Amino acid sequence: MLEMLPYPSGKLHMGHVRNYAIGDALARYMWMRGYNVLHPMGWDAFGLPAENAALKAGRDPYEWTFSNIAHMKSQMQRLGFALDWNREIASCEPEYYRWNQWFFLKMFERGLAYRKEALLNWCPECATVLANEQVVNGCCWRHETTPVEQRAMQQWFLKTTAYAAELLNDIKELESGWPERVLAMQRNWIGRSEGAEVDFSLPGSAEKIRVFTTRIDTIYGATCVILAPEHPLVKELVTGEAERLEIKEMIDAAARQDLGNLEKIGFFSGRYAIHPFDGREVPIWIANFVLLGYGTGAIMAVPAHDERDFEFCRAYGIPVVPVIRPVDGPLADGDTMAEPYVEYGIVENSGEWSGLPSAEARKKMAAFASAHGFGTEAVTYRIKDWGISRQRYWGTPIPIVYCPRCGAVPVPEEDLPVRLPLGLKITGQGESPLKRVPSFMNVACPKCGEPGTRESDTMDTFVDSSWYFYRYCDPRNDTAPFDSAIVARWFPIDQYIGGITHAILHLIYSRFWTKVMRDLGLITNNEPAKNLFTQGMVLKDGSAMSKSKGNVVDPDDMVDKYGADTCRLYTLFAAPPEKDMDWNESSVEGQHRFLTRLFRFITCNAGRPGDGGSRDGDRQGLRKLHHTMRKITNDFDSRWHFNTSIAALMELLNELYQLEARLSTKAMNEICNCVTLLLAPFAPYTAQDLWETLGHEGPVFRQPWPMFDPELAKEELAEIPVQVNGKLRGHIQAPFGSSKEELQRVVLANEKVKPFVQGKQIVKVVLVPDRLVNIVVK
RNA sequence: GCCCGGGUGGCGAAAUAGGCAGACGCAAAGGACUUAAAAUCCUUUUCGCCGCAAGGCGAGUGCGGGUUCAAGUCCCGCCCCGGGCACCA
Repeated sequence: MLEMLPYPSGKLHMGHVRNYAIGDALARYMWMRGYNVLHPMGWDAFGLPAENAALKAGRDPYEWTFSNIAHMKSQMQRLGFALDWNREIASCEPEYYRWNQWFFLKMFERGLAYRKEALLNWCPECATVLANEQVVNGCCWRHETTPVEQRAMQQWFLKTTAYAAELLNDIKELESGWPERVLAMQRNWIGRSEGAEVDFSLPGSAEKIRVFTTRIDTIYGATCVILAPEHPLVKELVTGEAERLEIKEMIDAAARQDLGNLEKIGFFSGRYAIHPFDGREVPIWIANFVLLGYGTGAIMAVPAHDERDFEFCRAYGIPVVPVIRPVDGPLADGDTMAEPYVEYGIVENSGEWSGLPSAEARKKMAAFASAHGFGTEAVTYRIKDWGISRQRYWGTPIPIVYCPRCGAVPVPEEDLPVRLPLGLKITGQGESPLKRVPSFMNVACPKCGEPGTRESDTMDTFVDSSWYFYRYCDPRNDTAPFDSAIVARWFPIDQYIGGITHAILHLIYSRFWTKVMRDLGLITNNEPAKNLFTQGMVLKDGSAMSKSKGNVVDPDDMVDKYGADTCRLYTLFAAPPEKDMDWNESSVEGQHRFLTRLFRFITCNAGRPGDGGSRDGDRQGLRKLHHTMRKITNDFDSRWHFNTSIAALMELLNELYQLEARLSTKAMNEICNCVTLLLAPFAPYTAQDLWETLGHEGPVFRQPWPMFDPELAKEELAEIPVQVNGKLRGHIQAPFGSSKEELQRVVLANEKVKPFVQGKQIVKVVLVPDRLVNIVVK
């Protein structure tokens, strides 16, 4: 049982409470069912807010983080979450992050960690680089109104693209246990696209322009080749100073604006490329809508059959040449067509391929290109390598030393961890804070011993959370990240629970890390978690709770006012766990009322002397009890709709108050015991208290889960609704398994039903055994 | 634009395999207890119509069609809301 570990921001919020209340109910239920449950907790303790606190309040990030951890831990304990604190980890401790560094070195050895200069997203507000995943609508994910800028920097990358195909294919393994929504988002993020790469050669040069296309069948309609402004060849093709400025402006403008509705602009480079199929010379353009980061950073423009190319070419007067016609129609006229024809069809005006259907032409033309050495079938992914460098202090130092002679040298394993120096003054200026710590920076090259300098950037905190759950299995290991044999016993995670917000970032990095660890021979599982559950958000007045909106409900206040059990019960009752829920305080009081009512019932009736019961009352009480046990067990075993489980307990209690005087001592005791056990996963404090009141000892959640007896849960008579022409007209009671003839006789004799049937012809009698009778009359 | 969710009383919701729509809770109204209040308990509460009343009749799950003895649930076509992706060649 694993819930996503929190960032120690200071206080728990209601989203945490909900997440952990769900997980805790399940963990307790599984214990009671006799499973050996590992239910750990830790802290995603590196990150920007610690530095911001240092900046704003002068707090030391280390001290700030650990005082937050202490507070949040006490909150969790107060809420009564049954967590194994012996396995607690905090990612900012060297005992933990040294293994981040160790993994980095392993990836470096295998070429999975590399350094390159790249244009990266720079948030002026954070003064740091952002991962693509952290850019929302062209703005920073933390400063949603701050546009991201482009800067070229030397950055460390992890080669997630090396696992792109596997990350996509293995989604199959997750289909039964992960929400379809999350898988869809991941598929989309990985973005596999099948097509071909084709070279357009440059006259009088060895250079070629390689383009990626999914529609090689349209290649005879290519009327120009377009390069992304950042494309390396642009520097060679464009020599004029004015043009170069224009390109620079294009890049900056693209970075400033929302990419979606950027106007397509471009210009002719003055050069031509040779069409590989028909040898035509086509002009080379440079345009802002071609992305360097996707495919080859260059395209062939086929305006007749692509919407973007059409828009661009029409705007710049580049010819439109249709080469695909609909299966049942003629070829369009390029000069007059108002929109491109983007469907598949029949290839025309394309030399020997004319007459072929698109699908066939795609394969054959790619094979031809391949055979003649100017192209190949190709698969492109949208997912990019993971840039992990952050110009930040409060993160894992990247274990690299730069030596003037040897270059980037990995720190030897035995020298790990590269410790983060403590007691630093944070200024919030752009460069990495570590640069200003000479005792950290200056170090001998591990290879040649000459003076070198350390890498001053730290790792993205998503690194910390990519593998933390493995560490829970063996949290104090100081010779390896964990013992593989111990991990093999527990993994994969049976149930992971967390917010939908992590559907791509954390969950895709974790999957990547798992695959890398598997290839390192550390683990045997292919995926980190068999089952994933994403709980809904906790809202207040229809929007997410946030300090800026001033609508935050503090769990501490709730616990002070109503107690932990009420707080937990409410988060489980207000909505099914996967749905967003709106916080409603008066509804919280309802849960409190229920708990007091239940408490009163049991304390008043526990060990009640005498035997005032009746056979009938006992039977009715036990029937309702077993019915409730069946309902709740069922909810736990299938879809976790604890709102209905709690409603069932309420129903039971309502009925018990009706039956109170008619229950024997024996039945009453059994009922009180079982109700207490049924309550235990949701409201552990109250349940424990009641358990002791009932004269028992020891933890209530170490008791076996009360299993229902199907016979006892059964009603004696079935209450069967009777319809006439599909409209409800009455009810009858009949023994279970009554025959059609019997039922029909009873139904037709029924006073309520008679008037609707009399004088009419019975066409048909529909009978669902024990459930419904419908008489069709004319 | 594409891909996911979702739309049921005044509100949160329930109806798990096509079979009694609105369980359970909140809020509201009335009543009991109380000097009073709180707490607690009881009653009413989808809408419209008929009835002094017990009760009865009709409509009703975003809209329009369809399948079926029977549709909140299945099919077709729309509308609205939320989320994700969005020049991905």
